[in-house]
Amino acid sequence: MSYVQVAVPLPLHGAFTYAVPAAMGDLLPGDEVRVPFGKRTLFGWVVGVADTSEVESPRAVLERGRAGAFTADQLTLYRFVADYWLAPLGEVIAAATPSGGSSRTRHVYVPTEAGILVLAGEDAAGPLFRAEDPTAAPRGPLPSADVAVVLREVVARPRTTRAALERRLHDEVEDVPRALASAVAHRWIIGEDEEVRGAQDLERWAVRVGAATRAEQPEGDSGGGAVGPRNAPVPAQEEGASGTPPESPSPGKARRTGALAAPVAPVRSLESIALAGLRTNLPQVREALARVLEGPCRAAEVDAKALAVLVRKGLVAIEERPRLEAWQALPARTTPPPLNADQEHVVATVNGEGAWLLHGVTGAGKTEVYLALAARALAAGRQVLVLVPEIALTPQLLDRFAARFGERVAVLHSQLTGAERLREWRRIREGAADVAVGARSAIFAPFRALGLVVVDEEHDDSYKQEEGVRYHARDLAVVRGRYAGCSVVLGSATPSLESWENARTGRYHLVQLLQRATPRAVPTLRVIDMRAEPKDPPTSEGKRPREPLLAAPVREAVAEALAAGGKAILLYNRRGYATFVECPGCGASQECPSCGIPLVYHQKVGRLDCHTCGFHRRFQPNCGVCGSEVEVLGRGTERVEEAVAEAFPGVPVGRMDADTTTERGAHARILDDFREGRTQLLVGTQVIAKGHDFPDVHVAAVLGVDHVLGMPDFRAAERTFALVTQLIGRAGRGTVAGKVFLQTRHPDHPVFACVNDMAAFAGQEGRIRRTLGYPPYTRLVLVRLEGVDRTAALAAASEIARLARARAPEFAGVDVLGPTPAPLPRAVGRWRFQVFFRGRTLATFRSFLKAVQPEWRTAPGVRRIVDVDPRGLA
DNA sequence: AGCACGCCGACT
DNA sequence: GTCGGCGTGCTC
Repeated sequence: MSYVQVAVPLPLHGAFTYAVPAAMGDLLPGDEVRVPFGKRTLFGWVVGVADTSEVESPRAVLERGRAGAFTADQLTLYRFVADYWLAPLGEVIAAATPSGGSSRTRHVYVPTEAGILVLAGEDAAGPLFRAEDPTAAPRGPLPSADVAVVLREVVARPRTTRAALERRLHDEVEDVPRALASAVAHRWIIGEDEEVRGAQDLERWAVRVGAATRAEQPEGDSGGGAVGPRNAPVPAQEEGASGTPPESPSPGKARRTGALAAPVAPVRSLESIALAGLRTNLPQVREALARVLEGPCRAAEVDAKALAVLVRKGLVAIEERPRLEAWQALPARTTPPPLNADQEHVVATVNGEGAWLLHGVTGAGKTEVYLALAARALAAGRQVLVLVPEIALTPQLLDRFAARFGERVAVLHSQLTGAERLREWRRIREGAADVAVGARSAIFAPFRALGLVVVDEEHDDSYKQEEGVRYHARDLAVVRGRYAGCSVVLGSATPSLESWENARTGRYHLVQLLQRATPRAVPTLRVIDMRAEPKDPPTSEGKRPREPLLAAPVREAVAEALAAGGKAILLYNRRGYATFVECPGCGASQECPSCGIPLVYHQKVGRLDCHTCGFHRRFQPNCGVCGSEVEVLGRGTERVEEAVAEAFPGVPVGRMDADTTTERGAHARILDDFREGRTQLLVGTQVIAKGHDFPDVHVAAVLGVDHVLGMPDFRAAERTFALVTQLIGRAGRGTVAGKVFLQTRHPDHPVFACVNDMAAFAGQEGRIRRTLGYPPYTRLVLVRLEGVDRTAALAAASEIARLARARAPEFAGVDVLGPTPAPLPRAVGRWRFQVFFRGRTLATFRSFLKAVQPEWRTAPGVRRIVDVDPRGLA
């Protein structure tokens, strides 16, 4: 008899033992299986195999699932994540495997007839929850208000998941899970497992009939041009040549619809087709034909009517092909430029196993170094993984890799659909792609023989997963590189203090690129004391004198830049128009009912929004309590945009923040407009400082640097340093020295004295961190307890702190801080308390955590979040 | 996370 | 006297 250890995607630590029926054959780690679990059946993953069982009478595996969902190497990585970030193994596997876990079912809720009837009675009875007229409603128990809301939502949108309900109803219903459970208990709704079918993810392509399409004719076979499978067995054929037309290419899984039955026409030129009697001179049709003759194109790219004509005439066929990103159609075209001496040195130094911190100033050519190292790894027959913070924000790096390595590049990021992600994953596993460029979760890409891992902008906080399994992709990259025995390169102009310290102590090797590849005049930095700036006079909307949004020197510099044909970047780290709304009559302020924080006024949409939970209500210009006209106070990017438009009339202004970038492609549009000069001023939040390189930026200003500096977080100075240093790297061009301004009320803050000097900043900030006992000199673990019931949440936090304090004396250098209310004491209707554990040496700290963790009990109604190496203190 | 088992208030 | 509330504990 053989047994398997199975990890299930539930918040349960450890794996469960099941017996393998003899008829099932061998199961191996990485195989997916269906197992009975309590009353349910679940998909899980085999993580171990044994001949004997510790468990008395294990239940049997029901069914095999997908074999080889992950390799033994990947499992090793998953185990590391589970162990280090204190997460259940099954949840790690679910998070690391594409399409949100390979248990291809999701739990959805559907209304029962009883549910629909009881709701109908509810509606008939009006808004009250007791029907006054006994004949009006079907008999039976009536739902409470919360249950009715949940029921109504499920009736309105059947097959909705628990997560979707929680997301949509948290404003309305205090305890969604409870209401849901109650509705289920009443059999008003039932839950069922729904098979999640991967979308087909095909798109329609127009292909000329009867000829090898040009894109499939290899051009020197350097990986060029290939749209779709490259092994189409179609010889290149001269136009208008032979009378024995080749088989139409039906590459791979492409299905042919449309002109399948059309006679295969000899290949003809556009002219000959016209001669042969396509009796149209409609320009759309000719244009469409010309387009298709150039090579296959997406059906959506040509006029639909014209295409239909061509299909009807049998000249063009429609094929469905797997959807590819546009860049994947790019040929590998760029040839490596010669590296300068510094770059050569780095490329020569980075070799073999280990981690290198590549500290390279903006414009020093880090990307060429990555490309050269990648080419070397590929030449050695190994694969390359490149992590970037967010692909939408830094398309340049992806473009450069795609241009150098063409279709060998896979892309992985969170905006992909499940099917897209699965496709890229498969290309990697099957070896069709041997370079992956991706965001955080790409660290789990199924490469078999990694030769290089690159983490670009390694200091970026988006590498830290902030929900579920809270891993850090940069730290995991170093681990994965060690397992693979390859080089890991962490690149940044402003390295994190953690990495800097690791380089100082020799855990990482430090390599530097401190000269720009193309020299540029050094930008000037001016710190402006806003306390000394003349105030704006009171206006109708702001009744008191206010600090100006733009200090006079900034305004002058921007005007000068515009006059010289240059551009300016204005950064303000607050969204919306006004950050709070207050009634001058009675003092009432508008707060989020779930979070208790001020609602932000968004003028464009006429709404008050909570930036924490998404609650919103319509903006009313008059106070709901006393009727006075409300005052909108504090400023955001919308207001900055307006002020800038007033100050520089006629100058086109772009704005980039979370509100203007919700649609796919919006990032690129706003950035392209600015790059190409259709806008000359760019206003935005921190996103505008990330990784973009624009020509002719003469002026860059942080209008409210104190918003970054004043965050309740020990890393506030580090974030400010990184932000300002990155901005300095982007200002100026050629001989025109850029001007950088910081508007602050704390001009003497020490961070401003060492901006652009990493070593100086690291020395100064390091001393502060060491004194205060903060990372990188200590390790932190944050445990946060959240509950609708404030007392219960606090009690749970106190209990965890008590248990930990009882054990802490056994472990040297470990202490326990808290409980304290979280910096955001209430969010999404839940009160939040937290406890910090701090350790001075990793090994002792780990054993302390292993000792206390099993003692934690889950209190009802209280959610526990464990965050190892938290990025923020919230 | 589910789901069952197990003790206290308002209804047939 | 039961139905049903939710507190506690287990799932191989």
